[in-house]
Amino acid sequence: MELDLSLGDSSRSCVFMEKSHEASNQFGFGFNTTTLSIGQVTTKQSDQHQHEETTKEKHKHNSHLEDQEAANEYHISTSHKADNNTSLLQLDFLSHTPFVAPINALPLQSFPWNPPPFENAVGSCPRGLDMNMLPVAVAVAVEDEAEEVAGLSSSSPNSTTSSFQRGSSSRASDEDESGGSTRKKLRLSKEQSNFLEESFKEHNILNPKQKLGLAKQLHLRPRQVEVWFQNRRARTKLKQTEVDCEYLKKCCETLKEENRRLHKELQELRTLKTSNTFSMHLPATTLTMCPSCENVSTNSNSTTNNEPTTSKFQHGKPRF
DNA sequence: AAGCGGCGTTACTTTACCTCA
DNA sequence: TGTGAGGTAAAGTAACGCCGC
Repeated sequence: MELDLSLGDSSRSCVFMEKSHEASNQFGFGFNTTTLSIGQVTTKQSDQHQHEETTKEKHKHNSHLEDQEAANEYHISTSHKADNNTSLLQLDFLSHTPFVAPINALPLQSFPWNPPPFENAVGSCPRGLDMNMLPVAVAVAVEDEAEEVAGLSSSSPNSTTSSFQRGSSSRASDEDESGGSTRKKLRLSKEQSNFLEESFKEHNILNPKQKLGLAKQLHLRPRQVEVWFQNRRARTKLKQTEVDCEYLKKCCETLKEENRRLHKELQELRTLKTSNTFSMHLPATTLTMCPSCENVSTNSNSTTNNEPTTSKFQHGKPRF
């Protein structure tokens, strides 16, 4: 298994060959994937809708029409990825979320939880509608109607915000009686989050059709799905950076230790070399030769004790 | 020019922890 | 001493606005 680490551009990823495996085990990363890099996803979206709208706001307010159109075309598939999306990996760094059924095990046309009837949704929200629980077409219709009542222009950049002020999560709306002008952030349900998570594993960038299809299935607005994927990509990138940083730190420590070890080894080799060099320059008089067999031997005392052999001649007593 | 993704930021929610009556 | 309420910091995340491609 190779550990492919990259910071951003996967085309320039560096591969830690031999040590990566043991490193990942040694450092307890515990990845189940074969690569760590987040691929630089190239998306051309050849099948992208040619929207006639000229602004995002117009796009938002026509989203319900696109929802209808996409409903017949969108399918979530586990057998093949989106056409032009290339992804080196699907890493789930947020593994704290419990695993749910694979996406292909879920019904395609209906989200696996029953959205309450419209009346119930209204009834559960004293101050407004739970946008999570409303069918998208109804939600958008209510949104538009409310904006008309409120006198908001359709091109208002706060149109999305205003809808969320009305359509906060049930938990928040139950408690919020103040009706302040600040935006209200809805909380996606566990089921919605899990479903989006599974979709993200399939393709971390959506084309418009996929976006609309997901939005319809989850009873969210396309903009919400889009934002969720943007945030999810950001989280993935952040986690990846943290993991990379941690791994590089470990690598740095390992290399430092290796460097220290090599320095020590080098020092020992130098010492040894100095010692050998010295013995190579021993005076010839320290060598003894057996006259009969002509075997040459050195003086054992001088070699074993590293004692300068010249001292043996200080007494003027050659060994012969 | 429009659309979209990345990025930084804001606003809000949730959770854990602490203090105090 | 145990407990519940209230405050607060930190973490998580939905949403926004800007910019570049």
